[in-house]
Amino acid sequence: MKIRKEKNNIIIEEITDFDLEQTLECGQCFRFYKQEEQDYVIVAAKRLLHLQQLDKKLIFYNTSKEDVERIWIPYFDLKRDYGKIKRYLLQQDNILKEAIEEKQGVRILNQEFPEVLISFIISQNKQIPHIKQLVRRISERSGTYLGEINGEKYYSFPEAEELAKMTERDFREMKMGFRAPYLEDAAKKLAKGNLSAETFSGLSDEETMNKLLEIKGVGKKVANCVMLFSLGRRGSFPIDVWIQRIMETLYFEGNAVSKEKIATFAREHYGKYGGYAQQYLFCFGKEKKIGRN
DNA sequence: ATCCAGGCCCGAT
DNA sequence: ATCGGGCATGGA
Repeated sequence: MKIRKEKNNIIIEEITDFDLEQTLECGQCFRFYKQEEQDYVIVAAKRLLHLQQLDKKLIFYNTSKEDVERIWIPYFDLKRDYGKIKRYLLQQDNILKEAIEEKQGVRILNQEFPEVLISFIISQNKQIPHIKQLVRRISERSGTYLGEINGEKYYSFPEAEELAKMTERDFREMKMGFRAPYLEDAAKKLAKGNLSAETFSGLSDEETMNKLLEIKGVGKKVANCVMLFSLGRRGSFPIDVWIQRIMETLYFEGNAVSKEKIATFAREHYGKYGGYAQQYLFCFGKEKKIGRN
């Protein structure tokens, strides 16, 4: 992985196991805006990024080497050896082979805890384009203006203090529907300062899960997403209707299996790499519409 | 139109 | 412990 500066842009070359589109478009993140093929605007970490991938080359437009090294390389998880992860998973079973080959460039982003928590509370009973719209609405309402790219204005995801000013009523006005009281509860807890990423350092996965479940509107699925996408708990295996159907099809001969049983199976089968397995399966299975009809 | 969406809450077994 | 109805909103 070589980093160099060219005019106002930073370029990383010889990237492996990474595909920008696959990584962004697989439902782990909601603040990306496609400009062209493999060319995206991304809002994260209170920053605006214009990023393009050309084969094994990443072009970070109008940013500094320092930001790329301190913010974006960790965000895109570029220092992690995904070759090792894939070899481990394929050693476990061959059923993952096609998914991993097809979605070889998926990486798990390291996103900020408050944004992931709020976003996945919103995500229940909604489709991804609509989730994106609602997260953007919250950002435009009380985030910070970050700049304009190709004529579009972008706003950061709000700080906890800003979120805490919003009431159930405000969330309803923003068309969050029945999630409004859940969002108010989460926002209040975030702002009180007893709920942040640091809250969970030192806690086991089980303790972390139980603490997250105390938040209204957070069940196991949302909690697992928060753990996987913002707390670095890479063994977490979120089970939604998609992954349930995919697992039933690939591992249980198409028979109905409860989410509980799938969770146990995943834990025993994939262990600490469950999260990666889930992402490969989810991205692949959703695109192939595995198990639908 | 009706149906349903990366679920969760709540009340009934 | 497990099951099913209801839930706001908007797109197919």
